[in-house]
Amino acid sequence: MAKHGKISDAVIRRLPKYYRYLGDLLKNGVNRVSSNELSRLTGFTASQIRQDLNNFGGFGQQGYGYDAKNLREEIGKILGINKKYKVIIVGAGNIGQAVANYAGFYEEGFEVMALFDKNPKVLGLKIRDHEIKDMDELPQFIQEHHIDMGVICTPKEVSQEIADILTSNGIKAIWNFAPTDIRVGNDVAIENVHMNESLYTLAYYYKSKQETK
Amino acid sequence: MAKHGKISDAVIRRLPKYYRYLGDLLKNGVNRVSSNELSRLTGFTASQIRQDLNNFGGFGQQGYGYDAKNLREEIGKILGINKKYKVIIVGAGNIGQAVANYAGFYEEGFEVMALFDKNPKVLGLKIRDHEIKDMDELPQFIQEHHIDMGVICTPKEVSQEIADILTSNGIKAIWNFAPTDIRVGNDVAIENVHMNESLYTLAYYYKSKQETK
DNA sequence: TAGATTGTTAATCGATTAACAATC
DNA sequence: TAGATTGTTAATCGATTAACAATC
Repeated sequence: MAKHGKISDAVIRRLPKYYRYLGDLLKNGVNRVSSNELSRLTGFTASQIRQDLNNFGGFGQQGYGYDAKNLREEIGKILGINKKYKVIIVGAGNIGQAVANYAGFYEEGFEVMALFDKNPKVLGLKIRDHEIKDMDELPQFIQEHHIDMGVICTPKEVSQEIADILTSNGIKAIWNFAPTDIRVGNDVAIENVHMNESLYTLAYYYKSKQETK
Repeated sequence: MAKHGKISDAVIRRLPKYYRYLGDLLKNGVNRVSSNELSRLTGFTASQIRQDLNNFGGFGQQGYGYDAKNLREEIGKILGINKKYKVIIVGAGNIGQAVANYAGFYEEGFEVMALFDKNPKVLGLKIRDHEIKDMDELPQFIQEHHIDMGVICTPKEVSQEIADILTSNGIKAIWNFAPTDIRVGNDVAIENVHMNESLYTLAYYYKSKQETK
């Protein structure tokens, strides 16, 4: 496998889409796929797909195409979703509970270990077998259970503060749902989700289409 | 204002970020901002910010910078979030309820009119003053209330089918949280959120950082 | 073998950055 | 006015697409 140097973010963000469509194909009993067929499914050009994949090595075979199962596994390995991750969720409101209940999450090895909140009313409530714990227990829990990833579902006012607690106790990956840009050190992976921005973008395209009628 | 031709998606997706940071500045009593200061906040280059804004007209003043309040309003207009939108949510599970309860949503003029589900157990339950209605009532409700936007929070198996119902009753904007790519006609704006893909991307960067240690 | 389709290089396109004249 | 900072053009950079030789 070609040892990949600096891969652009755009490439990385296309990989999960390949992964998903390959899963769909396998579910439909399709074992073999060409870049052309993947192009039809994903909407990316066949050329781009081959370029993307060849950043990580030659997974295909000339004259044949790609083995769907093998390609999916390889992409899974590249993305790092062939491993188990121990996850905690901070903020057990609507979004926190939605994440905790989301099944697709578990299927790919992301294991929710606990939820945390500071609202006494929800402490002790159970979400999918997980008792909601008090925020005070956060540092100890992270260290004892070797947590890999923290999901921040708190109000934006405290999100950075929570992130600091998570990282100072050794967490190296943060999935942030608060509508802010959380800042972390260079050794920590951060994904700011920003549903707001997604909605505003939708509003823009909606408006554009209305205007061109 | 320069009548904007074809603006790239990348530009559009930066606008909400400007909008948000301008709001923060105003809240802190800052009325004036330079592209340089916006660069510091957003992480984009000052040059890029000026380019982006000048796609839509000259909102600044040489030697001074931008009036934060005015610029924010102009970006709001460009995005189309200066209007009210009537929204329905289809699928009243965790994600649907989270969206319905999300306050930031209301503040910018997106008004949730109703939630729909087909699970008899949740019918009649109230989420933020909205009774959960039966899916059967969907077409009539959309037409009677002139709904602008539909949020799809159903399982992926039925998401496309729901989208078809929405669009055939006149909805022109769909915000999709099911982990699929919903296909719609050219007159409909669609935003596929894909939290899965966001998570996988995070896994990739987490893994990369671990490896370079 | 002939046909198909990848892997990979080269060409193109578009987006970002740099530079600076305009001007407040 | 002098200083600051935009608006805008030109240069650069990177990403996408096209093309085709390699090869299964």
